[in-house]
Amino acid sequence: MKTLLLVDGSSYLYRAFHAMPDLRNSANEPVGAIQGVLNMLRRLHKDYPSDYSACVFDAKGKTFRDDLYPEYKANRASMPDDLRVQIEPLYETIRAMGWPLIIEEGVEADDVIGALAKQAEKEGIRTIISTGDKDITQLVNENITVVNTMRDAFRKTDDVLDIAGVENKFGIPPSKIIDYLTLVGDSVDNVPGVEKVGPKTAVKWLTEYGSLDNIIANADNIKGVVGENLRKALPWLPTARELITIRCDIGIREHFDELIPKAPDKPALLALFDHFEFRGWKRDLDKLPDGATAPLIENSVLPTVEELSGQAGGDYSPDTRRLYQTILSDSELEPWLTKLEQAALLCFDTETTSLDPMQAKIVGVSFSVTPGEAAYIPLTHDYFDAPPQLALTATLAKLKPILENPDIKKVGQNLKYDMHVLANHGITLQGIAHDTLLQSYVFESHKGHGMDELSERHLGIAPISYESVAGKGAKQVSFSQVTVEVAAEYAAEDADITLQLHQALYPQVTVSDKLRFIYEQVEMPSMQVLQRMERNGVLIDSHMLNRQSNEIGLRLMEIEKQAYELAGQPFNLGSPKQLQEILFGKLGIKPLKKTPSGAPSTDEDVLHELALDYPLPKVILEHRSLAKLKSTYTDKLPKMINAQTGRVHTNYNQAVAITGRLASSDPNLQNIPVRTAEGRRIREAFIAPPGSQIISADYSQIELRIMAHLSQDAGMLTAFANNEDIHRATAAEIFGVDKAAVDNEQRRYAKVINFGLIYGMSAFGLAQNLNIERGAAANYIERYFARYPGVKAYMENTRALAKQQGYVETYFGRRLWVPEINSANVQRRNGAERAAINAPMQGTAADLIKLAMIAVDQWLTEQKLQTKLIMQVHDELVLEVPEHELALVKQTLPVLMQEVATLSVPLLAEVGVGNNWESAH
DNA sequence: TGTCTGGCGTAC
DNA sequence: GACGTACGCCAGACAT
Repeated sequence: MKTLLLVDGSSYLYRAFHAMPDLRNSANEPVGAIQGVLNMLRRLHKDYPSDYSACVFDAKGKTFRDDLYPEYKANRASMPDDLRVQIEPLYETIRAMGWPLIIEEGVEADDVIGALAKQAEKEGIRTIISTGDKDITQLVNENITVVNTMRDAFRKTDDVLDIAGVENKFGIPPSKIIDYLTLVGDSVDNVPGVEKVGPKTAVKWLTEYGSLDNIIANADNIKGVVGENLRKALPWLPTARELITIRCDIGIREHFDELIPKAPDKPALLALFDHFEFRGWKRDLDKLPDGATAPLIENSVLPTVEELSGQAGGDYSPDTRRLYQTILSDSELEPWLTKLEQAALLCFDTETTSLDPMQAKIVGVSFSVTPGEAAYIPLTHDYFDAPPQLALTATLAKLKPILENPDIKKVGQNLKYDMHVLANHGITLQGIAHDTLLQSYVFESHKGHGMDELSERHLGIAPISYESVAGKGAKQVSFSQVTVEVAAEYAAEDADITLQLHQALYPQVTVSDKLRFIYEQVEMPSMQVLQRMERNGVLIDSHMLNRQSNEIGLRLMEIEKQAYELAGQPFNLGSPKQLQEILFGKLGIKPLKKTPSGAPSTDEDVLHELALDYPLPKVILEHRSLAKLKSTYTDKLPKMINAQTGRVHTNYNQAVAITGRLASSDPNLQNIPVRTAEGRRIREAFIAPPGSQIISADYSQIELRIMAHLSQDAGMLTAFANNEDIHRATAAEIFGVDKAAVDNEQRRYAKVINFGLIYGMSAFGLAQNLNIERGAAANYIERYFARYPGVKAYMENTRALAKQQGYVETYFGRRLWVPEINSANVQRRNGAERAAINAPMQGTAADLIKLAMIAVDQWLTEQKLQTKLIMQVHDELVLEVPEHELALVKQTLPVLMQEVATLSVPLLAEVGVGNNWESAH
């Protein structure tokens, strides 16, 4: 039986555009989507050899569905320019590859695919349809199969939707898919279904009543809100069904002989690849003899790292072999130990009992030293009939010399976590060379960095998800409960994929010296400092916090009583919704502003304003601030103390903030209150052990100093060079008075303006913040820019640069992408402009303090000091210092911080010492 | 009972 | 709509 392969090009085009990095050639033309689609076609060609094939795209313009329903796809944003310009070149390339290309006016790609598949069936041809769109499963039958290509690189059985596959996935046979989709609706295409009916309800009904027609006939018998919703939807459902049904009856010109793939047009392809700068593919092409009729793509040879580093990036060809071994005996382990000892680069991954890095114990370890090949060593799987496994202690003892050998270089994904896990077993990981999480973060900080996501984006491979092996939420089990067979496939793949990600990503980081610096000199060393900081932990006086919790609890009860009296009824003070009803309903107060969703706001600003005229808002404000302190801090922090160490170990996430900042979580130690006296009491519970003190050092005005440096504004530079009070200096400038004559109010204004500018604040925002007229605010900004023209020019330049190249840079060259800078949506674009202005300052500050942390950590190690770094709060480092080292650290720490880089303005670090964090300020 | 979202508030 | 970057709490809606 002959085979026809049909590809829904449009579906993959969108997917590729959003999934691929924003790749551009030297002419700055976007080529990422082109590469993504071609990559997919290459793989399809290889995985599904076929006699006939076609790549089908939606035509421009309206289809019969738009006539049927004007709202069809109305929610869809117009096509981004960056995507639109890739379409014609993509068509051209597909034709040059010899693929038949079909674009039919007035219908959608789905309809063309449906018609061709049905026609093929009549002629005794089997059809495979490749698409990311679930609607098309309605076509599935004995001769028509759907495959989802993003996931099929290895596990064809998983994602091949034949009749059984569809039943498996949706819970109903393909013949009922149309009915199913009609009920559920399709939010992507803006086709509503029945409100509140999701997959579960739809399957239930279809199983019970057999068909949509029968459900409609029985609509009166269905109870509850969903039944009501169904009856409301009755007039609509026929239209929905028509929209969802793929039209297989349209006339298609193509004859099957025209769908036999032709030989690639080598010169045309060469020219195109040359233009796109797909160097890897160009090389593949060079290997083809002229006029070759061989399929374009064979298994390509894995490029060396040297080859890769010369490429524009992104066209690493993944190795899709899966030579995975499960190691259950010493005789299987020994050869691998030898392999690991001799490896140029060893990739490993740990599977553990917990997400908490300080608690996690090893369940198994996986290794890979060659792409496509990996081993999993299960160690402590403990479900009831688990196979006998190698002994944990003895095996780790054999691995320890390898993992602690600084000459055996290691790569992993988020090695900071694995370092903790190994440390939990007494192993100090050394030879840390690479981390794919950090590579991705340096390359594209604004995108996701999860391994699965990276694999799809850079390798075109969808790995087995953690969720699919261990479940999620309440159903999640410890990894030790996962069967060894399943765990081995998952874990070995992780090590394999991570190694391949390194091969795909590292060359992209090192094409630029600046990015290489950020990766090698900032992020990789920071990771290890952060690991030590997390492990050091912070000592918390839990008794003190418990006492505070009790106190606050009592006061909250009093406040609640007052509030109930003022409201005339009890209500939940913690519920903005109930509060809205009381204030703006029952008490008849006029709302001042709305939340983004349109509800009347009860935020702090509003309540302050209302407190001038009414008693209740003031009570609510006090309740809010106390409830916040209690729930988030005084109740929570004592619970986060690690039972073994007696200390709190935060997690510093190094790859989430798009500007390069760190983010602290579990618990977040970077938002401990400081502004109010009440809040600062919490910092008194951050203590040093007996014989030690807390030292805190923070950079003074770091972002404004960076603004002075980046803008080279003469006035700013002078002010900092003379070590002036910058807000006072600014006030003197904009109010036209002598510095000595600046009053507190003027200085406060200047401070708000200085900070506002860093964040790209508008006159509106400034007016709101200072509670002044908008005109007055605009006036201040105008005067500011007149006095600091360099700052003005810098901001304009930054905006322009962001628009032109899609990213801005920090002083050290960290790349900060602002993808929405050219968005058609005004709000998004404005937001991106503000982000672009802020990013170099916030990001440079982040770079500086990371370098400072590395310098401090190195100094402490070299001097063999017992002083420990324990916290970083963006512009502040907190250390725990034994008393005999106090004088030395107090003197050296600020110097290390100040001399970490030489800008046009001096950096200033201010130090404080105390028994606790509060008194160290 | 679990999961997700909106509203809000803490830090720098 | 209007000030950038984060994390996280609670309530409420909805699905299981």
